[in-house]
Amino acid sequence: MGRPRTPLLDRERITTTALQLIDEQGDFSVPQIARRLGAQTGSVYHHVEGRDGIVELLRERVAAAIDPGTLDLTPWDVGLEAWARSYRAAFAAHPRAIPLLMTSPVRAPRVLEQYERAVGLLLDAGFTDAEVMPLLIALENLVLGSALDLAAPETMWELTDQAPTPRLARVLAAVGEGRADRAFEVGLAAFMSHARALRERR
Amino acid sequence: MGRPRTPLLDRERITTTALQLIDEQGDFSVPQIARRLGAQTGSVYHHVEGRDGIVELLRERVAAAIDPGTLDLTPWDVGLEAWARSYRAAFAAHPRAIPLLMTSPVRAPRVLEQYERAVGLLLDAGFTDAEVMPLLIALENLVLGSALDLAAPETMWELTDQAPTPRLARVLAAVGEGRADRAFEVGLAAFMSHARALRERR
DNA sequence: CCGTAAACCTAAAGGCTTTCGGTTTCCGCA
DNA sequence: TGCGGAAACCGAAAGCCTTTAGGTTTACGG
Repeated sequence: MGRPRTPLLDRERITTTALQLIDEQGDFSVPQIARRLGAQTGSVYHHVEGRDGIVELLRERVAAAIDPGTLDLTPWDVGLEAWARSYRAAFAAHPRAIPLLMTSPVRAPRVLEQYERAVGLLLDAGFTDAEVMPLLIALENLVLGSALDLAAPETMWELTDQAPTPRLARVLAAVGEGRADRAFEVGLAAFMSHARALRERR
Repeated sequence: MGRPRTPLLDRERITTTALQLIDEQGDFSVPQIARRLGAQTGSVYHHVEGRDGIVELLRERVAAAIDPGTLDLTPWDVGLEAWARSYRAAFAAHPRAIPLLMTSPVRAPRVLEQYERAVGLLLDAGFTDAEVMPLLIALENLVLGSALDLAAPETMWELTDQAPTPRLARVLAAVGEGRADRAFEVGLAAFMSHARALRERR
């Protein structure tokens, strides 16, 4: 015992292990991480600000997959739409982590910078100061809401025989696989055309 | 000890107490509920299917506030929009419960019936079988996504000095209070006009 | 070469979820 | 009216979790 010759733990490995655990079993705990890395539970706390600190690291890790380059695309609506897709894809890569990350939005400097650029995109496109934030938050709601849907099992819409729902069953059969993706496309199309219309109007 | 002359616990009181605790402190635990009701922890398990069972009761309790009468309004788009507002208001009444309830959508028979009627609304309005479900899920995403926003503190957008975000700060100041409500209105308006356009097109 | 800081361990407190057997009360049925 | 089973609660305990605190060994800069 004592300090090992080669370190067992660091923030990077802790984050990776937590994400592995979440992908496998939908949740993680500090003792589980410690066991996988061959250390004792308490040692993890030397590298991380408690369990919540690990969740914050996960938020940053997942959000790092959002491609900032999308915001450089022109015209503005192409860039914004691509950014929204990339945003959602980052969360979709780890569906079981979504409930953990959803509780509070990502506010890491890295992500904040992207919001700054998204704001610039909309301002340069001609939207007013008062319009930009509601638009961006609405887009965020859309992305996060549909990401939440990804975390729900497909069987969630399994209909019990308690309540007769013939028409619901019919349209469910009609939509087939990829419900979540199709719903996101609908929501995104709605948002984009609304935003374009709003801009035309001035 | 033994069975008390007047019952201390029942599902109703357990649910109410859990919701009180959540409104006060953002979370609940079984021992806390037991203490408030003057019983022992273990006794709660005679009335409820574990902690998850209590969460499910909370889901039903909150969802019960969704007004099914909105779906009777005509024309179809007025009814659908009113339903979405009522849906969101039900969650907004207990913002701190939202992270707990979000994990999986409400699928109680009571709510399933409303979805059945919403499906009927859209079918009668002329939408095709394949269109209805993506529309409804997109609307659900919108409602839940913006409900999630309600759970986040206003200070969440507090800008650190680490990253310079001048334009973000400007549009944030421009939007003032009620960000979340305004964003929901934007998203809902976008959805409704997209749905109307989709219907006109046929 | 030495002292300080870093990395880990051991231990423990205190909370939570859940289960199980025991005790008292209630209620339907004979 | 009497009684037996079901209902409602208690007490206790197992096993998990988060977090803190102090002790031990290794690394590294001056």
